[in-house]
Amino acid sequence: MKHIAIVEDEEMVAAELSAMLQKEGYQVTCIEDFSRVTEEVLAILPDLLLLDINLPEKSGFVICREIKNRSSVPVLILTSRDQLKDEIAALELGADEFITKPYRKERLLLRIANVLKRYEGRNNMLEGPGFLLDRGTYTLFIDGTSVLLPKNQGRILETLLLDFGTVVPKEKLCEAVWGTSEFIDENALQVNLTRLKKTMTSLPMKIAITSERGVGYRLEEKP
Amino acid sequence: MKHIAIVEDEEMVAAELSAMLQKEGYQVTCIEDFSRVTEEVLAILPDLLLLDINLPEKSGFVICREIKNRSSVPVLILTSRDQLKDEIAALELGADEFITKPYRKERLLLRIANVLKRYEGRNNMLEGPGFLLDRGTYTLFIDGTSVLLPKNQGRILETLLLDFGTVVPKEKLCEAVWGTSEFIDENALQVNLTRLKKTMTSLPMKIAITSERGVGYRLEEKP
DNA sequence: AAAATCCTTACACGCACTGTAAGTGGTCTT
DNA sequence: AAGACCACTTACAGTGCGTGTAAGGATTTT
Repeated sequence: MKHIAIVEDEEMVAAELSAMLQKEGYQVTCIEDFSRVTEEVLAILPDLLLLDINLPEKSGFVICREIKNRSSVPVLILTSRDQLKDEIAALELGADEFITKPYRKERLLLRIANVLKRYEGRNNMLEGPGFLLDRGTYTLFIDGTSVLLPKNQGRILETLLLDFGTVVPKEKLCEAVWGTSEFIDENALQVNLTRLKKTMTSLPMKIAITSERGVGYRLEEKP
Repeated sequence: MKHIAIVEDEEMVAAELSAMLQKEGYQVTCIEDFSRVTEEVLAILPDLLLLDINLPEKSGFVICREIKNRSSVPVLILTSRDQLKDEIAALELGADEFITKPYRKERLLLRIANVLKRYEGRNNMLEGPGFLLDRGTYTLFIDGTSVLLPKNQGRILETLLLDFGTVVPKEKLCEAVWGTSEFIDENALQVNLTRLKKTMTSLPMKIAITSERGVGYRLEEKP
């Protein structure tokens, strides 16, 4: 069953939405602590977020960006203002849909189903500049094709990608690959890093791995 | 560069759209033979199709369904009628977006970018009941997780899925797995089929393989 | 120049996938 | 009912890819 989170400050509307979605067979959670929306959503990790723009504590736009920066939960923006400016802002922030109140029940349900369908299979995918990485099998989707990474290379890329742009210490990488290994053989890590770099150069990737002497490695956009 | 196909009978509108999209950096193809829209789209296989509803020869709805049945090209419906009924019909036919004329330039461009982004990585994916199959690596996405199929099992499932519901002769399966093999060892195929069945029973799949004595195999929904 | 760190390359081990082969069970024909 | 045919299962051995080890070269730091 798909899980939908609702962030809406008008209680009447929230209740109505909740009832409607539950009748459709969704599991629904209403978030009511508007000061901790982002944290709660990231904790719940729903299949979809229904997000109102006009909130008491913080703008829905800000929340949308925060969530999109730290996860890939699809977001459907709800708003009473029918302004193109809002829609542009929302979609540029990474929102997946935009619906104006008053909404028609059928339209809303269709849009929800549409977004959920689009996200099918994208559940445990990591998004990088110009590519996607499936965390289950370490399949790399890039430029219309797909490549299967060896497990170790996949785990390394995954770990670097989760901390994109910042230096990741070698111990963390070792832990990610071998699981809190006691005897961290830094040479083994080194070899696997070389291998990953090699497979990456054979692909049209926009990122590269750089090393920070004595500390660890970093993933960043190619110059 | 992303390739967009336009199907629009009002020449003025088509030219305007084409110019606008090209200025944005898309490759654009206008389809003008309205009696062969489906065939041309399937031949071109664009990254996105802009489809008008009111066409001289055939309804855009019909075209949308035909295309969706035979490919996974994303479709963005353009219409001058702003009727909820149309929108519901369109989305139920598998259309990915729905925009009413007169459109605002920014809104249209955003929606296009949005759909293209959603389809990232879904280029060579096959869609089955409740799952997706990547044709490059034979990664199976089901129920929020992903599993990597062995190459042979993947090829068999791929071939069966392309002819879902109909019987696939054993020769065709052999060809798909070993490539027009002269000495088709039907036993080898048999063993690989058994293996595929086994991995499928270990997954929450809604389909099953049945055998047609003396002919071949068929993929169908579980009873 | 020496030391430390990073990188490359080659080699051998192991595991998963594969085809072969032999044997079982079911189904159709006569 | 019996035999022929086809579908299925299982076990085994070969192969290839991914892996860690090890040794040596390259680059930066002291």
